[in-house]
Amino acid sequence: MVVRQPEPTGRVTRRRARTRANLLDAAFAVFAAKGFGRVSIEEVCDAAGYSRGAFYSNFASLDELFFALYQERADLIAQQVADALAADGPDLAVPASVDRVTEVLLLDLDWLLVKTDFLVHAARDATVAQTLLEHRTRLRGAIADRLARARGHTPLPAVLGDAESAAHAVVAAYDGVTTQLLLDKDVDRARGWLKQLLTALLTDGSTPPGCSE
Amino acid sequence: MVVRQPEPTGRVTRRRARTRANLLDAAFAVFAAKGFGRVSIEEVCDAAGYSRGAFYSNFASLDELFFALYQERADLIAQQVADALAADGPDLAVPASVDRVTEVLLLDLDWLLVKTDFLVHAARDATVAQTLLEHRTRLRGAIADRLARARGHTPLPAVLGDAESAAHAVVAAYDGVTTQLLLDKDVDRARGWLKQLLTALLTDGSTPPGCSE
DNA sequence: TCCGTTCGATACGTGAATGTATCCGATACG
DNA sequence: CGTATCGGATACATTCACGTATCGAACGGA
Repeated sequence: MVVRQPEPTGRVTRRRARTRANLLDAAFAVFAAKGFGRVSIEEVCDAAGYSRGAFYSNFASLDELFFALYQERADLIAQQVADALAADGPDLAVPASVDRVTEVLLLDLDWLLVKTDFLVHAARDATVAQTLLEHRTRLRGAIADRLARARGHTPLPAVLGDAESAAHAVVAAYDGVTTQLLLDKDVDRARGWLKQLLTALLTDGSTPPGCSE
Repeated sequence: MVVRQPEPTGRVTRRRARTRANLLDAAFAVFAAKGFGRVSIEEVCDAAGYSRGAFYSNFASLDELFFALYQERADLIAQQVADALAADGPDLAVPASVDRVTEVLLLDLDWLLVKTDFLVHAARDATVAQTLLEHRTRLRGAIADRLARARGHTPLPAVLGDAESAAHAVVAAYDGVTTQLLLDKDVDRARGWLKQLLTALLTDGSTPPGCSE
């Protein structure tokens, strides 16, 4: 009745890791195309070229796979962003960072689709929401650090308060632009809006945009 | 094979309208609680106190009901917002409007949940997306009008460009705050963020916040 | 009040997706 | 190279949701 749980001897592991990764990749594509709510376990297996047996051997449910998928990719992206932000020397101006991060973040429409699906999912499950919130906190931290470092060059507008609050605003701007992007699918326009928004938020109103490029 | 389509004589109409409305109301509650993707037709019927017969007599599919539901409520809210914006005389300052609209918009968490579900839905169906985009355009128009009218009192920061662009920014800010709200469920905090964001966006950086209240 | 229509309930058949139990081939290790 | 274990495929039973067809009751009009 209970599936035999293999003792964690870590014996064969290689094939297993491959198929697990394949399932996750296939699931990403299928989720992006049809939406989590409209995808069956079998569809994922077909897309990956496996049977349901392989699935149940690696995951207990679609929810579990979805969670793993999100966590994997979100970690990856958070790392990329943090790297991009930390990479520039401590004395690079804010607008340049804005450009760079904008490019990193808005590249993949598929990821945005899946991410939004996951948001909807998390909005109804406190545990999942917690994970997502932690991710966001981590990202916000990286942004706040970056803003604090640049404070000497480009002072933040007073309305936003400290760097932490400003980071909140940056994330909100990103999320807001994402929403529009999901509807019109115009990545270039979205990038433009985001850049404009961030410039408006982060530079003082008196500073003309693009002066420090 | 084909369900007999009643000629639009509009004969009995009264009972029908009631049950249709009841189904929509029940669906709203169920969708908010479980998410569109996890709801079956029967669940909606049970919640409304009808059998599936009633459902199929009024809608062809869950998608159709969802669409009708969204359109109904979105129209209502758009009207409310437009009214709230138009109600103040032409010479009221922007911050006051910000407060008012903020209160109207962020009240109902359930609506935000359903709305986000619908966004996800629309992101994968161009026809639905079109409808949603039109809604947003309408709302943005109302906001742009309001901003243009107030331009004399509170000039917009130059970075945002014209009133139309500023309206875009307002909508993005709203969407961004919404995302966070869906996760932490803290309406008051969200309202605070939104107010701060809008103030930062719409008033010049040199203008201290809250000065014209 | 009576009648024809319409609305919604019930019953039914169907297909799809699920989870489990079992089996066979692949794999790592001695 | 042999073997024990592991991973994935297959087959099965079951549950669930769907859509349709039919029936009875409520309703509106005369």
